[in-house]
Amino acid sequence: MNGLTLVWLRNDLRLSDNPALHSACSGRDPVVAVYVIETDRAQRHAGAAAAWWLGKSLCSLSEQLRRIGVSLLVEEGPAGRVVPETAKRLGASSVVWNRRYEPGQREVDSAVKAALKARDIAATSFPGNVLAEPWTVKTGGGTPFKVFSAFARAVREKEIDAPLPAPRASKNRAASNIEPTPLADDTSAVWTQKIDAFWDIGEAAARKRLTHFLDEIVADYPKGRDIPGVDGTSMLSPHLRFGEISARQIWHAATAITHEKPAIASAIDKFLGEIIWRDFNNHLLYHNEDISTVPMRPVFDHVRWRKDDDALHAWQRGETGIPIVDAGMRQLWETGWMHNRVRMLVASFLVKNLMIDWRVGEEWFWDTLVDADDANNPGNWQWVAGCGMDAAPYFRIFNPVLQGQKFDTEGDYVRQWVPEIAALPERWIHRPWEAPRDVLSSAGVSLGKTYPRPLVDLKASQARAKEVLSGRDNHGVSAARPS
DNA sequence: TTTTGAGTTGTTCGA
DNA sequence: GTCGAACAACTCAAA
Repeated sequence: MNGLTLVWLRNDLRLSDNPALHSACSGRDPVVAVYVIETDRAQRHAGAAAAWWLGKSLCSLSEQLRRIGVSLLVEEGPAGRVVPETAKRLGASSVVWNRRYEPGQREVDSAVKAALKARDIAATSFPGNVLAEPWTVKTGGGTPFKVFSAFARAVREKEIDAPLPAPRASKNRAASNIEPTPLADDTSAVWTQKIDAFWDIGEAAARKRLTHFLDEIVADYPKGRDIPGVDGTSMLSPHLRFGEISARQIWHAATAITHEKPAIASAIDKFLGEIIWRDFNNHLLYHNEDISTVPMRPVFDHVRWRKDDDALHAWQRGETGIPIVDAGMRQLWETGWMHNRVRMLVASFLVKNLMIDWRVGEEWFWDTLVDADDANNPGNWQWVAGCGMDAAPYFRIFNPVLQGQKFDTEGDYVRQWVPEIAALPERWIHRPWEAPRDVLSSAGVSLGKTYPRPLVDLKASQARAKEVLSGRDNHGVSAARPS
């Protein structure tokens, strides 16, 4: 009996620059791919929005794989059991995959490797979707970096692997009698109707977006990326999340443009800095224990976060009465995505103005964002809260009115997502509670009826946060310190 | 070992 | 309107 190579796909739903798939297709054995919907208790399951994306991405991938003679099987269960069983059932002689960096997932992968080897099945892993794997980037002293800028310098000095080509179709690759799992592109659920219209999913769409971004958008990136009412960011995050495109492909495509158009080199460099941030968060994920629940720096141990379900629900629904916060939360709900600057604002508002635990916000984002992943969602929440590595200092508290006026000057973004106040003039669009009565009534706004009054007083809640987060308030360690 | 310069995205206040 | 300082020290990374 001939051997067969099984490719275990995870967050690498693409054909090009897929090291494991490339290796499998370079051999002479037939190739089959498997995606396992992992149900291990210890694993964090994809949130609702991400699960929706995943379903569509798998449909797209299955079709692409079929064209090169590879059947995609979709299984469900604990990977530690399902992968070895599937390999055995198919008579595989070898299983390959691309690495992931979350500590719990690495344990699963090690267990799978051991189980395969115990059955005399070869198991080989390849680099995951990062520019440089976490253990290859170290300080001069051999320790992991803890600040971003030094980490970024080290990554920029490295040679980033060139992307691999997609495997070509080949006659002998298909394994006989192994049909792909039928996948339904189900668009019937009501909640997905809007989000569905918003996205193109899959490898081809990711490549198309990258090209469009590099051709039309990146030149203005340093400024444009901060304006939520403008299409000024790459919007590649969900494609990266599922590996429909690789960080290496982005790196090399962007670097090539730098050579063609030196005038926009610094804009491209700014963008690549964000791609390095993504690597930095994976680096932190690898080196820290469970960053979704454990603060990387224990700076807030003395803080008692507020438990306030009413406030939390208002935040989740986009009914805080702070226009730019509400706009962001509604954009999130309707599209599964939120502009980067607004993410910082809504997160800062939850943690610092409402004094609600960052983990509560992280969970909401996890469930509603199409791009939430194990590294960047918790890493960025910890950054905003101030307990992450190289994080914002406790006194950096965004004022959503000033931020709105600065980055959504004419109020386009607020008007798009909070239509009930769209008729307010520019001057009041970010602070309707201060608008004169006649302005409100002629805009058809009745505070407390058609649009909420602010959930908290910005000035007072900001002062409270400074007090509490600086450790100078009356509860916790500082109060009991002897003189 | 010690020293030194630096550290993603802000706001407010007073001169 | 613009500018620098304060907000808090502390830790990191490299020399």
